[in-house]
Amino acid sequence: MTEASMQRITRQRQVILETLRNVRTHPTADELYEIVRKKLPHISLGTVYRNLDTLERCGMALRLDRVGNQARFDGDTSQHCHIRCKQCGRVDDIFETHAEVHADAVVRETGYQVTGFSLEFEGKCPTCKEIQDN
Amino acid sequence: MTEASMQRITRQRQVILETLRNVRTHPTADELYEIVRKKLPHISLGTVYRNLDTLERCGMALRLDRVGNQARFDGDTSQHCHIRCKQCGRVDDIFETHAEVHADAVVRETGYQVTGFSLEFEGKCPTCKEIQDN
DNA sequence: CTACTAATGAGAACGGATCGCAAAAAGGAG
DNA sequence: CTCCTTTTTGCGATCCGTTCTCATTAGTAG
Repeated sequence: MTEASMQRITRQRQVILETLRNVRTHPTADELYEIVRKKLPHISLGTVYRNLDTLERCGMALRLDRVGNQARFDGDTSQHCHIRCKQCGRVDDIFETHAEVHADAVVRETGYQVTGFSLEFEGKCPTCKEIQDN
Repeated sequence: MTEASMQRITRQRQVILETLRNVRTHPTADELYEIVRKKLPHISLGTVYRNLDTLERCGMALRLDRVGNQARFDGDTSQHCHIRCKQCGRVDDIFETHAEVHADAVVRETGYQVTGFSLEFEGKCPTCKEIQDN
């Protein structure tokens, strides 16, 4: 399902997608809800969740599954990976390729039909690093 | 904290660790609870959760955080990665190295202090593949 | 316009995980 | 062994992110 083939383009859906695309913080559903509420004060959290699901199924958003205990979302569906701060939960993008992955060899080892992989780095973000150093 | 330095070695803790080590399915907390209950019928789910936390903090078990919507646990703490079936949630081990990751380059790009990474493959397991083919 | 269907808002419900607390167990000292 | 201290357990309550229900509203085709 693509943007054009989505059944209805409601104001809520539009604002949610725009907001997600204009933010670089990989927000959780409720963080996004707080931002969207500034434009649509009467929107409900359930609508945000539903639209994030829809957008994900349409390939227009990514769910960063269980980065911590809450799902985070990414409006940038281009190929890139993430680094997460173990201390504050912040998630940043990594666009350069710092790994070569050989999926074909995984097929041979496991017998799975391999459809993809995710590479996620973890560490301490610049901010948390500085706080601890002082 | 290591096995020896753990404050108390209770029967519950012992059985939980043994069970986790003897199983190759990367069980969820409640799956492990069901297995452990066969030996200790009066154990509570809370105790399983608490001990999994303790074992993780001692470096004797791993919490597979991003695998589906429920945490799974692995008693094998040696370096390896996982492949998850998108259809049934099954998780298998991958011991061969099928990727070269350059963490130092990530440090330069992000400014993070990188402490690790996780590489997870996803696809369709042999069983689900066969079911769908028939 | 009308008719039909999808989407929304509000709140209830669900489920995994955690917490509080009294009772039990583990371990040390004597 | 007993006594004492500290940790752990079992149980139930609670938390909180997410999903569901359902009456109402909005989008779209004709």
